[in-house]
Amino acid sequence: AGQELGHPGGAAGGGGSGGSGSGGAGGGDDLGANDELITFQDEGSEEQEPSSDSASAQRDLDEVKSSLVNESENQSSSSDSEAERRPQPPRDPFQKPREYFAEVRRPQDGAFFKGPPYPGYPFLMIPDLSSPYLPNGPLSPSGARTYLQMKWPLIDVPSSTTGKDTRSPSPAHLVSPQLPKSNKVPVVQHPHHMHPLTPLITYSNDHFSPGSPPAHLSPEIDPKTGIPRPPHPAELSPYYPLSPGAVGQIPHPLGWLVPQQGQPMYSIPPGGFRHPYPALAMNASMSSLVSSRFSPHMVAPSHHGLPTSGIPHPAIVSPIVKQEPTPPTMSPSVSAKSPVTVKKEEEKKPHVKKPLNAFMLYMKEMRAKVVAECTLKESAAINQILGRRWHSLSREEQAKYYELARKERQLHSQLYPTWSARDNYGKKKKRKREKQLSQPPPQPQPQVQETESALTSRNKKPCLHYPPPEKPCDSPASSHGSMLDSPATPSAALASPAAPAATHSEQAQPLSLTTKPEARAQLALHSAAFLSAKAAAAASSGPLGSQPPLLSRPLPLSSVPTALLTSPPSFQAPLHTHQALPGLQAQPLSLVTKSAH
DNA sequence: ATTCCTTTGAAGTGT
DNA sequence: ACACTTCAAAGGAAT
Repeated sequence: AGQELGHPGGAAGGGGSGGSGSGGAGGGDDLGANDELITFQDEGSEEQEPSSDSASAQRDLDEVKSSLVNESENQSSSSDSEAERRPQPPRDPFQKPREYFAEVRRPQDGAFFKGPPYPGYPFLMIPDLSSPYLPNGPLSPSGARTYLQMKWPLIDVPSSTTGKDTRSPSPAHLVSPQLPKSNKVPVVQHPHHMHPLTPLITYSNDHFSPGSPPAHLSPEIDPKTGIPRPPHPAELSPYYPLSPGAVGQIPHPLGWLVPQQGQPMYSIPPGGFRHPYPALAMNASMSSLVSSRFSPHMVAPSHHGLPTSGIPHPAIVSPIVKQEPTPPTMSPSVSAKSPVTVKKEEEKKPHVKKPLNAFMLYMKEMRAKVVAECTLKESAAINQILGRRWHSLSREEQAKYYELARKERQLHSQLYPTWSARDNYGKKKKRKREKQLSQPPPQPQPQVQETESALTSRNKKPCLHYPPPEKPCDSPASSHGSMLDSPATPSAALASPAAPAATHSEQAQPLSLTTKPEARAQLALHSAAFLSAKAAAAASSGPLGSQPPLLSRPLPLSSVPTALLTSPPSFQAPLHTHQALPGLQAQPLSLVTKSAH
């Protein structure tokens, strides 16, 4: 049952590790079959998949145990090897196992961005069937949620180096031979053939005809030639779907997440599919992405920048639907546009939501799991757990989400070139004000604050209460030392080739950890240890900083030597290294506040 | 029926 | 440049 929690393939490869056994296994069904695979390596003990009952049971036990165990203990216990490593200065303490691979891969790094660093990337679980962005999108809380292990076949195209990446989730056939390595994403070539993932990806929308192949998939799109499109923004990563050749075929990154209900994600209403974004000359893929996530009923107004076609971006929410009432005419901004559209726009300007950030994506993906594992239902509590888990994720793991988020932003920006976060300002009620005001801003004593925060606000359950339950959930693994999530780093590094930050990122990252008041309270105990650990980390990282960011980034499995993949033991060893930092569990990490920066 | 709560990150605003 | 705000998701709880 446990399957290879730790298995490299499973985690890193997302099972896709194709090359290796697991990958192969998963390969067949990789599409969704194994939930277990979804689990992150690091989390190993931490998250065992809920999927299997027996497994879950054990997991629970483990979790309980772990919960019982002190974090400190965890540190030591969990990571024997890592403990040893810890001392090793040379490497970034935070460096995770994967990083280990990173070194390996380093040589090739040129491909760094190209290769899909995260083969498993999309193990996204798609909780809700409907488009994520849709407010309506009912996500069936309970059972409905299934986690799909998505692979990132499209994106994955290994860059040159990686043929091995092979874990390639994507079946060979899927990949277009023609697309050698270019960043191009392998795409499904036959319209008729559903992408293997397709079924899984199915769209929840009833509106869409299930079977119909995506228009964009149509042959017309020549992988090589592709539909003439304007060059994608420089910022787009090479593997971004938009890439000329492959573009059309690549689904939105998040699109993969699309729900499982039976309908193919690509299916698009016959008429519905146009290139919504003329300006962008959106390629089929793009549109498909977009379409996939939207509920048919949503109509995008034609603005410039806004999708004219009927295919709404998930981000678009009709005001009506949306909770926040938006005055229909509210936006004077609407400039002259097509007459018809103008009216509609004015009447109801679509609410374009902000693209989800990495953490949000993570939350969406993991929430169900956490909920399943824990008895807690309150989102606030769940979110706390998720926040902790987030910190406990290895960089690579986080990197997946950062990259996803980055892509999401890119897509969003393309879809809504004119959209600005500012557009949504004021649409929600401002509430924090009071709270913030009430709370002394920066750094009140942690403990005090905790009390304060916990007690104040509405008597809401003090977070403190949550922890207990949560422990089971988060527990153990948390220790992966990955805590250093610095968003910046991964994202920056990954995201933009240009990403400057790479160097500083590492250092910064560790510091970057943010804490919330409550968290602080909880963490207070650990603070000392944490700080020390952190310091150590910083120290270690600093020197090493030389290679840092990139290395720190998630490694494409491809880069990883097959041997490692195949041999769990060896692979795992590195993994354990994560934990190297003893006090660094998620909580401890959280101790650091932004202000710290 | 709304708003709060909670999380992190991105992006906006203000100084 | 930096600090601070707002919003994104989610859903129970409080109002």
